[in-house]
Amino acid sequence: MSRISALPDPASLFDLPAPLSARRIVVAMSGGVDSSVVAGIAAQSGAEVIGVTLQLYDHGAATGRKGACCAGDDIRDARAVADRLGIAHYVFDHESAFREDVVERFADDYLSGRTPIPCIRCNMGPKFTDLFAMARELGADCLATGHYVRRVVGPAGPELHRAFDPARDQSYFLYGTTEDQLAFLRFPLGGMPKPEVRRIAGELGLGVAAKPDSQDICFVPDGDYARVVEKVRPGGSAPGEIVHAASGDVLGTHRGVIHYTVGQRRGLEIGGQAEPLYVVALDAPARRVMVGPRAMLAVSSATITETNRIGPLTSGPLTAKVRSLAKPVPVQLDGPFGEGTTTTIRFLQPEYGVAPGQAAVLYAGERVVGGGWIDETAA
RNA sequence: UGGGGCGUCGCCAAGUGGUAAGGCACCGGUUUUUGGUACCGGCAUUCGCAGGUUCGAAUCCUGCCGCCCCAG
Repeated sequence: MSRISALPDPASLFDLPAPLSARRIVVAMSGGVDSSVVAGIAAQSGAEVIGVTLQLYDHGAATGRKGACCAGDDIRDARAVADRLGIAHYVFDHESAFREDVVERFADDYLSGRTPIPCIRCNMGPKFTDLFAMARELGADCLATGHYVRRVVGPAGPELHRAFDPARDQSYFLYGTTEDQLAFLRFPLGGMPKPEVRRIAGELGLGVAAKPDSQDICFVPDGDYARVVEKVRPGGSAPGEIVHAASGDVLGTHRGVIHYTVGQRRGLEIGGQAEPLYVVALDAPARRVMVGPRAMLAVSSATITETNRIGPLTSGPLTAKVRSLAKPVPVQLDGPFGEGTTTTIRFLQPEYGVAPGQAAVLYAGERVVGGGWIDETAA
């Protein structure tokens, strides 16, 4: 195997005390390009490397799918990479835990009129909590993953920062990382642009070099998430009325609240309007989808629960991201923050399309200060 | 079966003789490790039907069909 060219010093990438030859690195391998490259870099660092892969869901459903991870072909891909790199590799069956912690919760959230974000649950549970414990048991000095996020050691300890490549930044999905976890975690790709990662994969001769990025929800086979909800909780959703939130007029019939999310415009199939109508609220008990013009989506504050804080709160300005693709917007914090407390964030400018069930992630500049689940919003 | 009104894309709707606006919805694409959003593009050879007038009609005329309102 050839040496990787033009690569930063592995010792700094993994931030471990010298000599690396005395260290043991566990790499979380999903079967994708990113974590494979992490394994490759680790393998050349001189440290002992153990690859660990979680099997999260059913083989059959995942075989042959593009953009999946952690099942079926991906397990084989991870194994092939480990073989090529000459590192140990373990696969742990995590299907039942994943089903309970992530999939069932996902379905229940939709049924209650919320819009879940399973990738964060997965990171908080199987990916970090469970893998974390395994890595400890394996006597590792750190757990390395392929996430695009930076770990920066500051005066008060390790901090979580956005990725160097803003287009790849995954910090939104990792706000739930605890300080204990962060002390042990390493993210060697956080400072690299994606093309560089693929280049390295190619140099290492990894078969996954050109594998498509994972996207969408990994356990939803074809983008039809509602079908998964139906499968997990049969008969849980029923049709109901689409009601105009301002006038109270019944405008039509919907297919079940699980098909809608606050801020959604398409799929309502309500024509004859002067302006687009958006879902402004979901009333699951009454099975009603409330709609209104875009102005009704404006939100001035949100209550967020189960907050996690990473590092100290700063006195400087804070921004919050309320969707993975949203730009962080200026906010003020009103209440305690961290240790699972509930707090309120106030938007300095109205924010649109804030959906209960999504995460609000707080930033101080590039640093992730923490976040929580959006529970309620106020106009 | 007296009077009045209306019938233009799935919905709303402009257009009253010169060769079918626009909005909503829908579809496609772009963006994107959640759902969505946003942006870009597509979307009536045809105007309830049948005749007629005209160089030319969704626009004028006649008949028919359908719907709505008022009604003695």
